[in-house]
Amino acid sequence: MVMDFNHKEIEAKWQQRWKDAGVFKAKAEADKKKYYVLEMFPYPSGKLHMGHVRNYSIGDVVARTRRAMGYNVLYPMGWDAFGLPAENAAIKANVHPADWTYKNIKQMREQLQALGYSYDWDRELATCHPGYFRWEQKLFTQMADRGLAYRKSSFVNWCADCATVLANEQVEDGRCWRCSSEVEQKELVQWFFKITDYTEELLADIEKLHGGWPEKVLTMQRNWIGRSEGALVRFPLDRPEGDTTHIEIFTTRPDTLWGVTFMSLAAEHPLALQLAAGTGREEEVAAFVKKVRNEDKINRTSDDYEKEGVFTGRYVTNPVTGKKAPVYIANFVLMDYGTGAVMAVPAHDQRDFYFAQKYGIPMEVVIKGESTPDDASLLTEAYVDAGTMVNSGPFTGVPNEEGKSRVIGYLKEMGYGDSTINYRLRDWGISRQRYWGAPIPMIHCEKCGIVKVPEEQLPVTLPDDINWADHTSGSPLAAHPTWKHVACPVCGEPALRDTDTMDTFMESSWYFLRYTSPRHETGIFDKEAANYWMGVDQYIGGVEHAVMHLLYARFFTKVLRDLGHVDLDEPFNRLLTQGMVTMEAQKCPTHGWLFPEEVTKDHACTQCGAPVERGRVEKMSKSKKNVVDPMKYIDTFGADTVRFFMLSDSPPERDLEWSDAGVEGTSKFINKVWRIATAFLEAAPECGELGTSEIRKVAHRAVKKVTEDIERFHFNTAIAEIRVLFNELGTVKPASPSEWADYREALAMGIRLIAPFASHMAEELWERLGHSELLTNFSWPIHDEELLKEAEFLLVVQVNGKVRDRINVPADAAEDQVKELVLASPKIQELIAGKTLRKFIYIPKRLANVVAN
RNA sequence: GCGGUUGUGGCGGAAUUGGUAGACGCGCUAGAUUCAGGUUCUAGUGGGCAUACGCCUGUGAGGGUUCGAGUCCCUCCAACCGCACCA
Repeated sequence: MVMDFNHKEIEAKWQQRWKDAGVFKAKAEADKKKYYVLEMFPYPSGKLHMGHVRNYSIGDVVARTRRAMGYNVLYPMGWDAFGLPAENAAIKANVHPADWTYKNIKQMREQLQALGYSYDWDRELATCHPGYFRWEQKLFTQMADRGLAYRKSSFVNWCADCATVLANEQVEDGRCWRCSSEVEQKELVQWFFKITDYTEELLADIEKLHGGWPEKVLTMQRNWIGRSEGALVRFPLDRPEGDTTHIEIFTTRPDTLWGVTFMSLAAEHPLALQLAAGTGREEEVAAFVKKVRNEDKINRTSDDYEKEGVFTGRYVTNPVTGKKAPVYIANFVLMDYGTGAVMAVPAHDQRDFYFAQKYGIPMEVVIKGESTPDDASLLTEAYVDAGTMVNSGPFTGVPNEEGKSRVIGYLKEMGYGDSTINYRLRDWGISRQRYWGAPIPMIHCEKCGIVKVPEEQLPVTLPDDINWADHTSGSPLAAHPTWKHVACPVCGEPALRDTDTMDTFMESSWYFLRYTSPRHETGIFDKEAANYWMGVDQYIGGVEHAVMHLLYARFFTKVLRDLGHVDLDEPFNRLLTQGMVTMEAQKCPTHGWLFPEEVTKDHACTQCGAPVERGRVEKMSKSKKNVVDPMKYIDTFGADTVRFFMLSDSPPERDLEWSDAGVEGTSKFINKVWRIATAFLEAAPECGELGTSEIRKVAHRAVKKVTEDIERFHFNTAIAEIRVLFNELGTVKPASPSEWADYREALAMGIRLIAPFASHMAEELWERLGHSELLTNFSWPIHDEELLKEAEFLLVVQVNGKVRDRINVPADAAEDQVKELVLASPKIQELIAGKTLRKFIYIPKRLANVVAN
């Protein structure tokens, strides 16, 4: 009797068997070609969502297929376990962040295991474990030794009530997300990583990633680094400020130097307050500077931010013209780009144009396009395009593009300035006034200064006894009564630990290397293992990490290389950014956004019966309630069905719309495969010698197509081909022992092809087909090209480019013979009757086009 | 504003190099099975015209190259994503 596929029993059975057999354990074997598949590891929120399921289902297909193709596969999983949610849970529910995190890890591990992914669980790691962050602390000290980690003062979002730094995304409308008090910009001394030492290499090596990474991500990285070539120009001050005699500016438009009519400084510029001293404008300038500095970044970068400024009462001299230009403080000038000072050319820069209009500053045209007026007062906007330099001393008449480099040469010669390259990329501030992170392994001693924690004292672990009820005293580590007090490792006198923890982006910047030797005890990771397994052959994750995580991981890889830990320039050879899982959001006029289960089949609200408004199809999110719980579907339909569906509807890099109908359809197909296979086993037909019946050809074609499609990540078309094969297996009626042998081969091939997608069912059917060895250990099927050769092929015949006929042609027919057959076709004869044959185009095995008029 | 991606049936999508547009699936229609619903099976399903063999038309819009264009080139439109006072 043919039974429906019992997913619960069969999935549990094979998960246990795989575990017992240890089939997914990775071992470095020099004689085998390695393949490292990695998904971006999750934050252990405690609950798997559909985005995870999609991400890992893609990776598992890659891992299983590569294993079957004979590669030595490393496919690990772990937890990005430090971070704010654990600390928030601690404050809210008075649970220790570690307890909360480990409980979540346990839950999520169980969920992942229920999905049957082929991870090597022996390599699992959690970044909050001292065995992990110990090496991160060691690395930090090594970076500090090399000057790659240093302290400097910078402006940060600061909440005075909570006494802590806030990330930009934790500032809402200029207020603290937690206590709603106003956020200030505060200057604070923090640890930084000198990522800017690697700017050029990070930029140049992007070229190595073409083809392997999505262009979009490479562009984002390039833009983030933001290289721009230009000039530094020194403008003499009207009178010196201490040792400062000049103000230095950065410009990409040295060709407009003759059109400078004023200068703008950032409010944070070191000279901003000093300049006004003694000019009678001190108060106005001080008030403006204070106002700008206290504005939060979100406000400052909003669209309608009004350009404002204040005159300092001081002047600089334009070195090339000798003209005086007033110095302003302007709110749109950024201290962290260039030198924080800008030469203003209102005729050729839109911002300067607005500013000059507002404050009645003169303008001067120095670049002329075809219809640029001579008189700047006739301009309605800045002219920013190419043109000819005018009123520019020795450069008048020079095309401005050529002028850029010639002016720089002139500046050098005269000693006014130099060429330079400026970057947008800033050093990476990593200090966090948080508890749930890796402590910065540094000690502040009054006598010895800043001293690193000696290696034998690592790891510096977190104290457990934190008073979570009191979160107003700021950093939990700073507030802890004893933890920070320690003897200076150099002089032995009382000293203080650094009470900041490291940015959690650090853990994800090297975890892929630790996976290669996750329990290594004598160093950050085993160099030999890292050299064997790295780089990651296929990395898979969300595009939201396109800049930060991937840039930091690339940076760390280069640092680790330079510290001698690994021989590697780039960590990820290939990157796939998978699309989001989306779903229609639904809203009730009175009850707001509704979960899918709060909506009836007729699109009415279950609470009030009102018709729901259909929202956009967008990323599943708790706020829009357009979410479904993967575990619910796994319980109902099984892991095979959910995973199969995740891959069957859309190519992986595109968004996938979740659909209950789609999952049900997939479930029907899984059951169909089960029925076809069990019906065959039930019938137990006599199988003779293999023949050449049609079903064999279909199967071998499927093997070819599925193999190619998986290789290019077109899982949806691979699945379509698998369906074609099983549709055929469901209809053919073998009539002889030879045909049954063909059928049996085709069925076995189908099971092997479906194994990466519906792994549990495939194993079960494989066993029932009489194999004692695990399907997981079998190699990938290979098609026989001979079988795909046909005696005849169907030739499409066009007349003047339009399809008019299809005729059968012997496979070995030469062009002349084909032409004869085509012209002999009654249909074609009729269509070209009375016309002259102009041309005969033949694309072998595909198409013939008769051109006649 | 700058940069990128994507536009193909009612819907998700296919078409690897310029060569039969719509594979595969969802949905829908009809029929078979079933007491009924579901399941399963069979057939059909871009639009228009035609009783029919067929014919015309069709890949966001418009132009071009070519024997032949979803695919290449030019112009435009729309949606989405990223960055954005970067001097």
